[in-house]
Amino acid sequence: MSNLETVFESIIHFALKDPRQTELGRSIVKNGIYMIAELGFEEMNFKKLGKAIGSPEASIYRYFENKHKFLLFIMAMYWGMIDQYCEKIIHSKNGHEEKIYSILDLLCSSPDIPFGNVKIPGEVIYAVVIGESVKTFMTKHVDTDNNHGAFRTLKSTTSHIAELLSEYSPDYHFPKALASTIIEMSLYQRYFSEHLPSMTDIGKHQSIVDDLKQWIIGLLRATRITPGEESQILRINL
Amino acid sequence: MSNLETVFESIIHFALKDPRQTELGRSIVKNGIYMIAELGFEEMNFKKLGKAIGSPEASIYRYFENKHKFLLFIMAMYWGMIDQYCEKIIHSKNGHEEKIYSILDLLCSSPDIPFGNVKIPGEVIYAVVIGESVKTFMTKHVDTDNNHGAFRTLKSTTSHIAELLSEYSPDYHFPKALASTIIEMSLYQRYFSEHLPSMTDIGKHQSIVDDLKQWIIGLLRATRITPGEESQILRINL
DNA sequence: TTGTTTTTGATAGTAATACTATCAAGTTGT
DNA sequence: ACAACTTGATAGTATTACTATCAAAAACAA
Repeated sequence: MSNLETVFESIIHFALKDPRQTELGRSIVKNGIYMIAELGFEEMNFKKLGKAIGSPEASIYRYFENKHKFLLFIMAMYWGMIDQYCEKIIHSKNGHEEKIYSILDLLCSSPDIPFGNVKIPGEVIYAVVIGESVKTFMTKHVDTDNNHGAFRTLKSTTSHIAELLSEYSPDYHFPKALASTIIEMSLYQRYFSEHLPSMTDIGKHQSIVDDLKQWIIGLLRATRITPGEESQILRINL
Repeated sequence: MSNLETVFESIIHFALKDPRQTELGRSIVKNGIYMIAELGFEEMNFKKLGKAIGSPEASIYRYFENKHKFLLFIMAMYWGMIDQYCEKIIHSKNGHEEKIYSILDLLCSSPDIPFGNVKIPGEVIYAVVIGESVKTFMTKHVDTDNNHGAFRTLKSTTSHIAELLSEYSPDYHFPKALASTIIEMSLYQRYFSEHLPSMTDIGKHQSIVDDLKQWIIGLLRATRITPGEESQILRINL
């Protein structure tokens, strides 16, 4: 896992100062993630966080320019780590289907993140990812954030999955759209299952994770239908 | 379209006072939507809106308790209108496939909204829906908002589409998940296409709308595969 | 028409948020 | 032992998201 080093290198510029290097920095990141998981992003702020870690607000601003960059940092770190696992899976000796299955396992689970000498529990960061990930890019300043590389790790994860889908179904026209759908929906359907259950069936047959996997695998079938098998609907109007 | 009346009845309690009844109310809603489309939800506020319509901030607060409820109102209105169109489609005499196709047309297009004696252009409200819809429910207070009926129209739209999918593919296990995916992804993929193009292939073969429809229709194929046709991948581990 | 109620405008004010600035004390490295 | 850097403590500012008050205007009712 020395490759995690490269992840940090590529995202560290979202911080003003490397938070892994100091007690305070690690405390900010770890407790910040916990606080967002608990209160949600809009109710969390640097003043509260300062109180929680026993440091003044101003000290936190020495590590992160603002709240939004803090979130960008965390999410870029998360997707960077996921992307590393993706690469590992892709470069393994397994067949395409095993690889796809491993990717699904990865997206539906939540590995811990080693951060300096502390560890951020998978469940905690996953809760943040589910509820706040979309807030990184659904803003009026997406484009500048994107130019600054904020979504590089998320996009890389998408590309890796899309490539795998392309190998699995070389004739499929929409591997990237399906890859981003799988990523986003593995989060959303879980969220729906908890807060707006009438918008999903996930978690109603089996456990959430098992339902999620089965549902996504079902979606993947769509990539593999040969032209002869096309259903009536395709002929309607396109 | 007198059924639009029922839509308003069911959402009007998100306002303190019916904004359709007065010049000021209509101006708030119309200009508010324009302003969110232009500046984004976080950069819009009632002070700016007041300035834009030549009324003091305080007057706007007489119609809407706060910014978030204003957004809830707009989105509930939008989905209410979409839901009306859905019902119309469902109760039509067409076959399932034609109905599904009409629904896709509906989700990928953007009808105008008649609001009192003014009209809100489809493209404007659609821009707001694409960028801000998720912000109505990705909050720490989803559950209370949900209890107050904030998402009734969105959930109803989902249910209608899910029912249609169930009729189309009676054996499919995840009609609701697929319905919510279609709804959310018809918005997201468009957004990606504009801001994070490496996360989608939509808009790269044909026009955005045509690609979107073709992609979604492809997803629907997956609901129709009989057990005998199941691909290898299903046998791996589930 | 007069009186009453409701709606708006104008203005002021408050608590909280998202920062920025300053300076002394402590800590680290040489 | 000195310089450089990091933190704590405190203070302050601009903006946001409201709330309160009161008078003018408009709507309506007798």
